[in-house]
Amino acid sequence: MATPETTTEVPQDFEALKAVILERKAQLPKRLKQVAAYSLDNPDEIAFGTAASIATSADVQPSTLVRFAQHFGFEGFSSLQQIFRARLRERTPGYEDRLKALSENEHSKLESGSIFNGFVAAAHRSLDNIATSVDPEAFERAVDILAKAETIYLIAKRRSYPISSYMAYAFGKLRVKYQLVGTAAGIDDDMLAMAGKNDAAFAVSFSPYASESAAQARLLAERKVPVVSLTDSAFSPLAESSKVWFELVEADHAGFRSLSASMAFAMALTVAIAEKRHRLIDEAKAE
Amino acid sequence: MATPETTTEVPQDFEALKAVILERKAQLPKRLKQVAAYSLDNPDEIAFGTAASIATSADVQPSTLVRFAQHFGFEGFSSLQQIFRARLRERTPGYEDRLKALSENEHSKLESGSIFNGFVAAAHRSLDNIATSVDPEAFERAVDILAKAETIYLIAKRRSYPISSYMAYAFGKLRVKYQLVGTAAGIDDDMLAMAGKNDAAFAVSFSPYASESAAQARLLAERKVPVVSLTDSAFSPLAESSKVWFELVEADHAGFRSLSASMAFAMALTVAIAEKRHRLIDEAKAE
DNA sequence: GTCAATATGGAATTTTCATTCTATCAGTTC
DNA sequence: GAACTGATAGAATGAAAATTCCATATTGAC
Repeated sequence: MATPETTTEVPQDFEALKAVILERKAQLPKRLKQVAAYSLDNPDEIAFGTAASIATSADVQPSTLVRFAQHFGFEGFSSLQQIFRARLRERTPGYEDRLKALSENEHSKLESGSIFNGFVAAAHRSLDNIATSVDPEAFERAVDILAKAETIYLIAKRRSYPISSYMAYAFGKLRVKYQLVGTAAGIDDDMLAMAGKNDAAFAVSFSPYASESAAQARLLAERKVPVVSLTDSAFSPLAESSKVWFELVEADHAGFRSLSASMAFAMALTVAIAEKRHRLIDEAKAE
Repeated sequence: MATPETTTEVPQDFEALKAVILERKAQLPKRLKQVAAYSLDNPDEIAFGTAASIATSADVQPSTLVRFAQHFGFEGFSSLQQIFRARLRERTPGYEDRLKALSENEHSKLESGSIFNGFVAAAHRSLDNIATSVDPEAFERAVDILAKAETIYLIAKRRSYPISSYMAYAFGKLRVKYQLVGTAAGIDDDMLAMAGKNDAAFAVSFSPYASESAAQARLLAERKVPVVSLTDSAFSPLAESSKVWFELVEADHAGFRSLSASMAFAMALTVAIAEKRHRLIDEAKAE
């Protein structure tokens, strides 16, 4: 066995590993130094390649990779590779620090505090995802469709309802005509019956999908009312009825999904629509 | 060999693959549909896992994964997996630049994009604040008061309404008795008239304060109904009627304040209450 | 209600891959 | 300049993983 008592600890994350490698790089033998340089220059290769393929492109023997890993206290090459893989899974740099900060704050001392921290962390994660998962051009198209609509119909049930109730509030403030569908059952369909092709709808539904929302969206789509939708999976029944749809996966804590990303999205959409609409009105006046 | 001449082309990148999967998802048999959903919902798992581990967590057989891959023209599971791996490689070459990327990302090229980025950034800022501005002990007390209540009255108007409408939804799921006050004007006061000192209320109000909310909170406080409140200033009229109150300043973009922090707070409070309540019930039963 | 076609589960097989072992080589010390 | 220490290459080994195959189950058509 190499070390019965571990003198230096085995790095557990990429940053730590990087630090150790840099620290000892100078004293490393030739081939190991070569591997060290390669691993820091091509971390993605290490993450995905096989020992053989990496060995070839780093111009060493596979066994050298194993020795390299063992040199830094890992059991073998595979366990070192895990570090490189984990690095790709954790998305943003800020996120790590935030989590660490959360786990060290006062809340973690108290029981309910961990629940509190959990939801804050989930919200952060959700927001980190949103920028990459929303296509800017689709967003632009959505704004366009909704800005041109006479009346915007907001469709949402259950968990999605807070989203559209916020939009309703904001539209009210911004003097954009809207109809909130989903409050009292029964009158919904009468409301939707008034929607024509000069109007548009925005539907929000997360799994488990409320069948009514999907049905209402379909109804509107059949009547040539353009539908924009927000959902959490490409498999949502909403997608097929929509001209533009967004997939937004919210992170969760203890099974309760965050609404932060959806909320931020809704706010952005609302304000963008209002802005575009006012511009359209101004342009119309100018002529 | 399966197809000497490729009738439909094999997707070469993640986006193409996603498109093909979505296109054919309806005609897919049960298990393959299951894999389709799993793969699009957990792309990272597919990238890193082994066929066996993925199969377990998607609840199918390893062979089903191979069949799935072949169904879309790949030689086997491994070549499909390459697509998922490539997706991770191409994403953001430099993680350090990630935060900067938000201000320089694709969104900012388009007009509506800057609005979008602005709201995401505001939400992040809000969440960063929340941990320091909420006192863990006060949170614990709030949970205690509300967990002991028979019925929880949720008071909110306008901008705060989405917050409590989420809580209402969650309380419903969690089997906690509640009354949402603020929907239709007029009947509110009748509802509140039924509140007794075994109940409790949670009020949310941000400036400009809805005078009704403050009045209703005062009314309840006079009748010895404990009130917990969430607001954005120590000067809020809600504060004086409340046993416990929280000050939560949301960051804003273009004058529109985020709701992310309040939302995260509401979720944490809701779940903490439900948990504590169930514990109290269990303890009562045990005696 | 029966048959055919297709889908599925699970074991068997084959391939691939990490690791270990041994011979060789280079550098260092006495 | 010989003997020793440590590094390296390359083949051998054994484990693990992907894939294939076959029996069974399910679905849909007639």
